[in-house]
Amino acid sequence: MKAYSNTVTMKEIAQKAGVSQATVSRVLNNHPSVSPAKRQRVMEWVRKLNFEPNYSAKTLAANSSQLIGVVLPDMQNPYFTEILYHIERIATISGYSILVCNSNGDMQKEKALIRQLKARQVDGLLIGLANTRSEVLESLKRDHIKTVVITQDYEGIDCVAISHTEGGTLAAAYLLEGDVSDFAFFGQDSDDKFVGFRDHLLEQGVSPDHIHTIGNHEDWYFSTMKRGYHTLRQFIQTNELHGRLGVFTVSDMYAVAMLQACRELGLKVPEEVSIVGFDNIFLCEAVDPQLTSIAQPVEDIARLALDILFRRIEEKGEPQGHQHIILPPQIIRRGT
Amino acid sequence: MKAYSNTVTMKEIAQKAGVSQATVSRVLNNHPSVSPAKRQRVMEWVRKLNFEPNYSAKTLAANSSQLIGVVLPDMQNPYFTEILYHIERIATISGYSILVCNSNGDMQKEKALIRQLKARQVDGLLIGLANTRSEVLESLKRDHIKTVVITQDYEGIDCVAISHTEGGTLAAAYLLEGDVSDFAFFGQDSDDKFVGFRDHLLEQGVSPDHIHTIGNHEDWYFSTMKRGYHTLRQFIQTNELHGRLGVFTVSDMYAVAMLQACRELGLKVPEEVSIVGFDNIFLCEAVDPQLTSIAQPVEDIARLALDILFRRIEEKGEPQGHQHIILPPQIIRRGT
DNA sequence: CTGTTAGCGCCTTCAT
DNA sequence: ATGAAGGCGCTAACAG
Repeated sequence: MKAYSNTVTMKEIAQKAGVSQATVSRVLNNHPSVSPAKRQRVMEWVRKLNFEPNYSAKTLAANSSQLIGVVLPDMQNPYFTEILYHIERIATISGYSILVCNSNGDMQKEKALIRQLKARQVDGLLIGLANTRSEVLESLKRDHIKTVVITQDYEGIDCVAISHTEGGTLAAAYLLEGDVSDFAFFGQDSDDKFVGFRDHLLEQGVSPDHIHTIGNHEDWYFSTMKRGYHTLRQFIQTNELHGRLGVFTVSDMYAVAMLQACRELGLKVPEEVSIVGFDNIFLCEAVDPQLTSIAQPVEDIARLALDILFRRIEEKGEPQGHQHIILPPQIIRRGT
Repeated sequence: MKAYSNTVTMKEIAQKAGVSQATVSRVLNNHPSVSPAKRQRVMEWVRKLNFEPNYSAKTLAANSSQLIGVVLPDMQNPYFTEILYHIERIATISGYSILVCNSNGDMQKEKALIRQLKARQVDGLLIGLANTRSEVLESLKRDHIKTVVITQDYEGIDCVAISHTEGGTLAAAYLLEGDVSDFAFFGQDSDDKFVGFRDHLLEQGVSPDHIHTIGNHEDWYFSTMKRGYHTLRQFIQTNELHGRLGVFTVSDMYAVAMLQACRELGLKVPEEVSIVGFDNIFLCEAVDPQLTSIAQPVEDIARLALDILFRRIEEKGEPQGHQHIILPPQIIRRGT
């Protein structure tokens, strides 16, 4: 059931060049111990026949695939596609290809994907975990898959992420500067962003009564911007506000939704409502007024995560200790 | 040099279950001719040992990888990541994984990626070609790689795309409705969008002097929004305009750049400048005023392209004829 | 229904 | 420096 295709193999090259297959292999893998003459002869035929080594065979024989699995929790959020852009770029430069999967924030799917990826013999995994404290981590360790988690900090596994708590603190401080009297966090209250946000406000003497949570759903994560409008309207209608409202959202996608909601509700931004997003995706600069946001250094995250992963891959045996790189977030002040 | 990992093989399962390896293979591939008893026994051990078949070996032996290569020309443009989202989703459902690459619009890179992907034994390729009439098509055919091109229509290869010419016509018609006197296309004048745009304007009696081209660079494609501002400013400063200006851009990314440029230049949209984008990415709804755009049915494109590709993969031998699916674009009227 | 056998294309000792 | 040979894990005839 062989597909029709001009599959040139090392064997053929070997015959044409009048050497053994082993020599061809050596040439292709830049082994030093090959005479220049033969090397030349082999390379000629490689070019002539347009030979390309079969990765499956290579993977099988060498037990290394030069493949990185990438699992993202939300491919509809530009934040993750921005990070994906960098991952692809860096991986390609380093001679790896990437298998991309979307877990859609579903933990079952996440686990299935990881097994799948393992079966595909990936050398390593880059994963943006969906839930905090995902049980996925267990299977990851059980299966001895070299993995770096991006986006979040977890015990017992290599991670590269920003401090979400600090991000929350930055947002709180920003809103406080702007003389905001009521504070709302759009997202889950279990989120570290909220912890940092709330704690800082509390520390600065804000009454707990003035700190609210909106859009606190299990599936808050996903980019249904429409929901922003309804959520905000409902919030405003049911809460007694004391002055300027400050909204901090888990993601820029929701911040933009808030912006639209304000427009529709006739609320002036930033005069009546101040908004701080998270991730600092390109969208922030495209809207009017431009969105203030907590920036994640996506390029650094991608680079550092891959650096660690590549090192793990080269390293033999079980990994020694874990790396936890927690980058500082940065607030980008714009018009909201 | 075997990496430390609990690699369970079919051989082990066979031993434990007291059957031959072939039987294990049959069970795993749902071959009908296996006694229920043995099947049961095998599956038990598969579960118990957490067995996962090795795809490299499978690929090598069966000459089928269940892998689709995806080559995108610009992973920074949301249009392509939106399409990627659907490709990933549909491919996964169908039991395929995707290898994602960014050609960055570079034809040399494009060719290299395709070779790479072929070496990786992909069953098929989905590719958004960078240049019109890319010589890439030649190597594609020479190498007998099953390929579907998205985004553009080419001779001699399966394609799924919208009619860019028609898109240009729609844009022209829209601007004409709005009593625009000067027309500018932001992009390359070799683009079919421009052809449709210009021809329709000409047909409707617009003087060629009133049809302009801006941002006509070889690398216009790439999302450097900054450039929009300078380009527009320069255009406005150097051209005598007769009334309302209508701008049609090759991509929404540039349309948004135009929007920003207008803001900075104090030009009112849509009163003084009317803008029509292309692709209808989510961004169009996020900006204010919301952007009028020519919509591409990304989900349909992804689905149809994969449908064709899967059919080609199942089909033996050389492909018979080519499918050219040209979908109609649609104008989404919004505030510009 | 089931086991045996022969590869798939490449890497890697082991001799020479 | 080079070739022969065994094996990576799985599939797919071929016998029975």
